[in-house]
Amino acid sequence: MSEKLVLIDGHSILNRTFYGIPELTNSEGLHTNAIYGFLNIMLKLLEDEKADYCVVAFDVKQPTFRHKMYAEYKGTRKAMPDELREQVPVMKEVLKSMNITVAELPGYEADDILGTLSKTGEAMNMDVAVLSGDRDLLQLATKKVQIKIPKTKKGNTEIEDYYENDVKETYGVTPVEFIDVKALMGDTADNIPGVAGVGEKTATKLICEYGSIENMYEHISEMKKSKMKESLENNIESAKMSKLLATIDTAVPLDIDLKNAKIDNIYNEEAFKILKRLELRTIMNRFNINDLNKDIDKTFTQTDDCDEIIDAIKRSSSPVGIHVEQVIGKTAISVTCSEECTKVLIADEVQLKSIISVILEQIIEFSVSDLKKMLKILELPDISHVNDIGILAYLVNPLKDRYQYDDIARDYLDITIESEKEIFGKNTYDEAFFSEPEKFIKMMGYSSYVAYKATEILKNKIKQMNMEKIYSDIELPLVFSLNRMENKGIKVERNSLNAYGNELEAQISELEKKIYSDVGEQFNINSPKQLGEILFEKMGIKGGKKTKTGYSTAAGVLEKLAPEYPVVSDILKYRQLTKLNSTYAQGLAGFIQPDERIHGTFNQTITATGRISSTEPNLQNIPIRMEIGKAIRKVFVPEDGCVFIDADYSQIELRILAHMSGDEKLIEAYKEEKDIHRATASQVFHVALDEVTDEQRRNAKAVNFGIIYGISSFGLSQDLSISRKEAEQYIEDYFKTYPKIKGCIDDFVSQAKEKGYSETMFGRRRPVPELKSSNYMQRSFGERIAMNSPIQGSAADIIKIAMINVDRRLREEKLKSAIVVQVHDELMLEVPENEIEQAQKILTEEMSNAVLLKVPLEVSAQVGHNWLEAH
DNA sequence: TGAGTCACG
DNA sequence: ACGTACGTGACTCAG
Repeated sequence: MSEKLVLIDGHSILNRTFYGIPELTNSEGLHTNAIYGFLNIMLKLLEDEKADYCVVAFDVKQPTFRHKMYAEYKGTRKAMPDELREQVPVMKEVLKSMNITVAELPGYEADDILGTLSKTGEAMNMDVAVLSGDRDLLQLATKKVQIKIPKTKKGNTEIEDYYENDVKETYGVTPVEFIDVKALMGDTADNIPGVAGVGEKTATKLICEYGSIENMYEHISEMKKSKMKESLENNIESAKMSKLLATIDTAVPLDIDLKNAKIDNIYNEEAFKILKRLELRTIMNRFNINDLNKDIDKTFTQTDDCDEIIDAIKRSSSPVGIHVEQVIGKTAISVTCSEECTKVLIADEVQLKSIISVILEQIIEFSVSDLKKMLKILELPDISHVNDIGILAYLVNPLKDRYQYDDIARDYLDITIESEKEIFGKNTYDEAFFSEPEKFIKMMGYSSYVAYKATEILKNKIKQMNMEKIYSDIELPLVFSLNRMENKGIKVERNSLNAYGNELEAQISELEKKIYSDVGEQFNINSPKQLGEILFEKMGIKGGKKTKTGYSTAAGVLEKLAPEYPVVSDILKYRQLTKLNSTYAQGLAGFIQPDERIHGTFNQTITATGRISSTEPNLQNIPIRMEIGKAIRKVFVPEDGCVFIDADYSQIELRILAHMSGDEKLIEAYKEEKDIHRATASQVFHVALDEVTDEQRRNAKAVNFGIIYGISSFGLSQDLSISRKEAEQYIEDYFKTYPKIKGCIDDFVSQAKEKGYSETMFGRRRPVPELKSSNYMQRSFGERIAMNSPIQGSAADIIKIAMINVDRRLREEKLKSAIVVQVHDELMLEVPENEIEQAQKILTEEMSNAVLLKVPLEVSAQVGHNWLEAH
């Protein structure tokens, strides 16, 4: 059987996938959609074709030899968008890493290279497949050379295959004749002039009859007189030149030996590393992870000798890497003290304690990959000689979605190691430990090794970035505070919650019946697809399409329809109730622990701006705005004999803007403790404070919010249901009133453009790669991010400082009161009744004084017997 | 798994 | 001529 050669037109396929696949970037903002699509097509093709050899050809950016012959050559191809351009070198890098031959030669088009190689391959008796989106390649088809053209049909990529006879069948001409057809009809994209007035139909007819342009001209005198004949006669030169241009050069002087293009070890270490950086997970799945890991071929030794570890720790000259896990009811600990020395111990209580006490008593600096997780396994006092490499890496770049040891190894050590998931699959630690203990040891070892190895690199980066204070004074102490908050948890009345759920369910089933009978049909109201069909097709409501998949049934759309169609209000009500039931009534119930409390997780390395986030469950989005939803808050209660004290900042973000901009009017308004939205309205609309109408105040409030979000006239007009013109006017008036605010947010944007990142008052950074995009939408988005991030981020910094200080003082003053939740600008304490006064004082003092701004930080605190009352 | 929707700041 | 307010997480449906 013949060997198989696959030839790929690099630019053509990249181009197709770039436009065919929605935008995709890695967390650094590098676009990856074309690469992703290319690799999918290529890898699938190589498998399907059982390819033995593969070459990918690229054009080199300059007029090619063929085109130079035509004197008037001008580039009429559209310039490649930046988002695609940046992918080309990366694509080549990926291919090279996969040992796939990349062919390019100055002066020649990819077509010519492919043509030459297809002839060479054929001459070597190979079966050849040429993949390209460009139909010009059809001229290369023979009995052994198949041209493959991907087509997108209903979102799926199908490939059309053409051998010589398929070309004849489809186009009515042979591949060789196809050149002449193209030459006659011309192609503006390829700068082939052709013959005026001759299109595809005529060209095909002529070539069918005469076989070639040359033969046609020999017999031109026999043609009947016509416009076409005249045109042919007038364009002899053009026709001949066109043929030269349209003919793919199959004799390019390539110094490629096809034998060297043998496919070998595509799925290797190097390629995997690059794909990891590109964050192309689905492609990475094609790799067999066990074949990789040549980078870090370490064997970690398991030991029973705890003294051996302690000795190594004492002797270590740099921060020790440590990792602990709970397994089979014991605590496994891995310690890395030097490049060569990583030891794993399945410790008993005595051993664990003796290791930890050495570290604590001798204040030995150490590093872990997830300190809060470690604190769940073994208690530590609040110390500062510990490092958390996850948090360090988050501060360096908060846009990543994970900061596990393998991610940090890839990003900062430039080594590829298996992730926890790749090592264990779906197995739990216990399962893995019994069946394959060596895997467990490996994971432990990697983790402490990376912590050891990455600490210095990351701390140096943080130092260079001037973020040492954020790290050591905010993020690191916060880990301990968050951990206490999680451990404390918040009490939930299970019975009340169930009663609430039952009440909701009763209302839901009633509404459901009503909706079905009104509509005259049973359907799934929760399915936007079905609901859209019922409303906009069956009932014929006008409201048009909005989403890719069908009709939009978002609340905003339905609310407009509700006055006219009563069913729609019922549907909205139904939505609200089912949301409350599934997410809150049922959802929260599943998180109540035997101690009657919910212990959620507060994540410190998730958000781009520096806020913390809350999961399992999310305690930061418990309803408050709508009346029915509020009731949920009543089931969050303090322990018997305790109360809640809840405090929140009033308009912290706008106050931060007042501070950062230094705008005198806004600062003055806050100093005088004015109703800020009223004051704004008074200034913007030039009316006395007490003459501001409700509408004016509402508008001013919307503008104030808009400023914080990164104002746009469109956004504001949507929010206020006014025209864009009017919104523009509001914004203009606003900036006239507060010129320094305008200056400040303009500055935020220009600084971010210059530096590539936004910065908070405390120096926390957020990269804004969107600002570099050539896409208007993307760039505008980047600008709004640049306006919002310093404000939202500074607010996040401030409440973090407040949390640490509140928490510290509560403990210093030996109170039993403790923080139970944080909701961005709100802190709630559970407080024994005899501590109310003192705790309230601490809470408001520490929140107000977390930082000294040019405006006061107003804090309002309330006492209550449930969360609703306290808020 | 992604899209749509909706809860919060 | 484009089409959006900033930041999150959970649930549901449908492929």
